[in-house]
Amino acid sequence: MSVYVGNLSYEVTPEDLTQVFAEYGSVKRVQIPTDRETGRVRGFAFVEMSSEEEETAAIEALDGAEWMGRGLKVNKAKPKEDRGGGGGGGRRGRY
DNA sequence: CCTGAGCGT
Repeated sequence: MSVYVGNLSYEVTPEDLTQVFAEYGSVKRVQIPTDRETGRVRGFAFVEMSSEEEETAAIEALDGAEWMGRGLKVNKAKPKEDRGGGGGGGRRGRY
């Protein structure tokens, strides 16, 4: 379960996202990936909560809302591909 | 690596 958050400010921190999302549920983790080529943030983040209903509540409450002078974008994130399968404990779905 | 699309080690 993960939530996609876009159109963020480049000055935003995971702590700020946690404080905002904590208003609608228990934030389990906040992830802000950076570009592997430059290392700068792309302006989006991922938020994981304890329950999917909490994520939905946060999405309905924060999507389209103005935050830090930016139009906040919140949606259901696409299932991330398991990249940890490369070394050990990975996709043992061997043919 | 300094910017504006939107989905990640």
